Amino acid sequence: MSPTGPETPIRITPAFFFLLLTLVDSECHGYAMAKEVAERSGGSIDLGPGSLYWSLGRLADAGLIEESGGPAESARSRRRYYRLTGLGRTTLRRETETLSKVLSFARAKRVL
Amino acid sequence: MSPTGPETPIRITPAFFFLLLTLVDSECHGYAMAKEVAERSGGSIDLGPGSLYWSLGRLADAGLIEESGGPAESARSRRRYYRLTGLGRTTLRRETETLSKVLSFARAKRVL
DNA sequence: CGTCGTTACTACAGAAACCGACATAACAGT
DNA sequence: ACTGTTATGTCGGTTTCTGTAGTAACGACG
Repeated sequence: MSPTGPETPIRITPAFFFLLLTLVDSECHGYAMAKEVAERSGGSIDLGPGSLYWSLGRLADAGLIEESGGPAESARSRRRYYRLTGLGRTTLRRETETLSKVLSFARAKRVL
Repeated sequence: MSPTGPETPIRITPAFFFLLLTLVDSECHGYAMAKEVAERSGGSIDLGPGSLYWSLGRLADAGLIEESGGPAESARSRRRYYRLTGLGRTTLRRETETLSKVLSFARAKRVL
């Protein structure tokens, strides 16, 4: 039925990767994540609403993030907070290792 | 000042990135590139003919790679060799730098 | 209170990226 | 000549991603 396993159900693109990273040490809502991603990537990843919320939905579908109640500030706020799941954390760590390998390969080829 | 081409900017996907990477220190033909990409990415990027030649076409359109005569071994070979252009090299370097930023961001967050 | 500016999310149409299946062609071994 | 492997081309469809436009809550001001 379901091919259970450690394989990633989605391909981790830079955008996904950055989004996951913003959630490592604090839960956050979409808009703020997009801002941090843009800042952190030096503007090279600039997510519009379409990409942003589609990505979040996809990550949630894949079980890498989940909605959290958030700091319950004002009850009627439109904000939706997300946090990393265990799977998300594991995936992120594995992806980071892969990335690290790719990067050292690139360095070996003297790209930088 | 673009006498040599109205190169359309292109978004560097993982597949594109790996393809460019295979051309850094040696020109290569499509089929061999696909094999190296598959190996290099741990199988997560497995390009069939459709994706492969579409990608190469797209990279060539964008002026990041160009056809080269190749090792001119057998004249009748069907192989088509590609090499990086200056723009391609620059782009690859920039992408790698972004990747590097991502990684240091990850390290700062203590993912590893 | 009303309207303005900012924050924050939703919905959707369309483009870009990707893939599988099939077709073709050179070539090497038998 | 036949067969298998290498290598590329093309076509049709699906999935993935993006921009645009719109909605909704909120704070500040007069």
